[in-house]
Amino acid sequence: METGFTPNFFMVDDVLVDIQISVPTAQSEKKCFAAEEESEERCPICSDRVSGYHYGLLTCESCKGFFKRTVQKNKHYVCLEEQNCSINKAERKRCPACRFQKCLSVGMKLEAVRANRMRGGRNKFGPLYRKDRELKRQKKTFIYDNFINDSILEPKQEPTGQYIPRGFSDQDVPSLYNHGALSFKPRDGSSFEKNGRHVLGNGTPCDLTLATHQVYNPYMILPEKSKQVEQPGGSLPDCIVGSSYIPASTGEIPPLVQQLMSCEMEEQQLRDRVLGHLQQEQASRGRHDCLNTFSIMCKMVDQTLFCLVQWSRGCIFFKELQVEDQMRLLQNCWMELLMLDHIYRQVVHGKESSILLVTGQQIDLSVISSQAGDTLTNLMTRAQELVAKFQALQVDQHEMVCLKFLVLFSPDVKNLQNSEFVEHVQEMVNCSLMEYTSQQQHIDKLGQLLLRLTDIRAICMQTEDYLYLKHLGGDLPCNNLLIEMLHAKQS
DNA sequence: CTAGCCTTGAGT
DNA sequence: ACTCAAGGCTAG
Ligand SMILES: [Zn+2]
Ligand SMILES: [Zn+2]
Repeated sequence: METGFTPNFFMVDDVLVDIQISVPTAQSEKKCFAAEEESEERCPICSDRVSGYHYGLLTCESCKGFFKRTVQKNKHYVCLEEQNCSINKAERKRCPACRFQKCLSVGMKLEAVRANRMRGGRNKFGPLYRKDRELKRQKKTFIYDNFINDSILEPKQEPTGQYIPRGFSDQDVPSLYNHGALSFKPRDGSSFEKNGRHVLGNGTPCDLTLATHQVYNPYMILPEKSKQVEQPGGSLPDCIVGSSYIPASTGEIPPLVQQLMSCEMEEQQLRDRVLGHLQQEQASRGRHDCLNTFSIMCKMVDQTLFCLVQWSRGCIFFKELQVEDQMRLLQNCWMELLMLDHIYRQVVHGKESSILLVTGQQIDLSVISSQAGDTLTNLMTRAQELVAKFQALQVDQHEMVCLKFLVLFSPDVKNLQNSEFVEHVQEMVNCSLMEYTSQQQHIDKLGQLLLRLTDIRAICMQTEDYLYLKHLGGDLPCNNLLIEMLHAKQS
């Protein structure tokens, strides 16, 4: 194989494609036709030539290496711009932060990077690669047939819209100016999200305030009593107040699952604690010193984290661990635990158009997407997609609790003093969950649930990076557990 | 740090 | 024995 000619050919071709509008000259037509035989698909991250399947999908060699280095060494990058840097062959070196975000967005699998660093062999993605190849072959012949049959191809949408495209339009930004509170436009083009006053602006009355008198507020509802949630299918009359839940299984509940369930904190208790703390803080602040929405949300997360730590300390098995191991495990999975709780809260909430906060407040999704920045909106959308999947699975609280324990007892965490015990607990929980789910009608509910865990992990990683960036920008309230946890992951 | 090339090794 | 995605190595 000639090594000197081919790369140069692609280089030249790239430049032509990038800079010039393709005018179908006889020469370029010839090239296209010739290229069709090679049928080289492009790297979804940087558009370089693919070198095979890497970590879940077809990518180029450089993005493969980049993803490996990043995950193996647990690197965290920070974008110096607006987290929307374009990634292509020429610019991919410029911003590793955006490059890694793109890697995750297009679906590169964190779990395909081996913790043991074992070389060679095959992993569990073998079948996925085979299926993907099959799919591409079918698609190709489909396109080919269409081309032969009617030689006029409508410029239709890609049917493979599984992933959210990275480049969001900035259509939502102008709507911020109509809010009245923002009378200026940042001339440096910096986004509101970066400034930390992104959601509602600094001068707006606190829409999330917990003061007794509610200021004008188009969307916020503060329910004193929890609302009954009606489910169209009538299958989930779950109540967010108490411990009432309808098990998805009709049979026996495995003893271990029952024990795990008994460790759970009442949603009511959690809400009262977080809400109480926020109200107390607001009261000490005075009437005219309102925090912006983003800061309130941060404090809400912070307080939920406190409760999470407290929950873990009372958890069976976990409380037997040494404090060092407890810390390492929690530092590893806190975001995933928060996300699991959040997702289950939405499953119970059962409304597609709004989310239910830990405080019992509801926020309309349209409000979020119109007032939050792209990154946050994107994360929220993906979380909602997960909610839908969990709903479709008819997940119940027993299963969610098991998932929390599976995430918490992760033997892959580095420097554990008692990793055997951790692994053992994880196996036991896994067995109990298997037993529990096997009593149900779903074909492979356990498999489906575990698949969602990897989705959650990916979202959480992006959320952590997002929050860390906000922290570096000075946009998070100081001196709290949230920041401590964010720091713990930077190694 | 990057990215091209090299070595491994389970699955087939 | 072959495949081909993992990890490793090392100029630039
Ligand atoms: Zn690439
Ligand atoms: Zn960037």
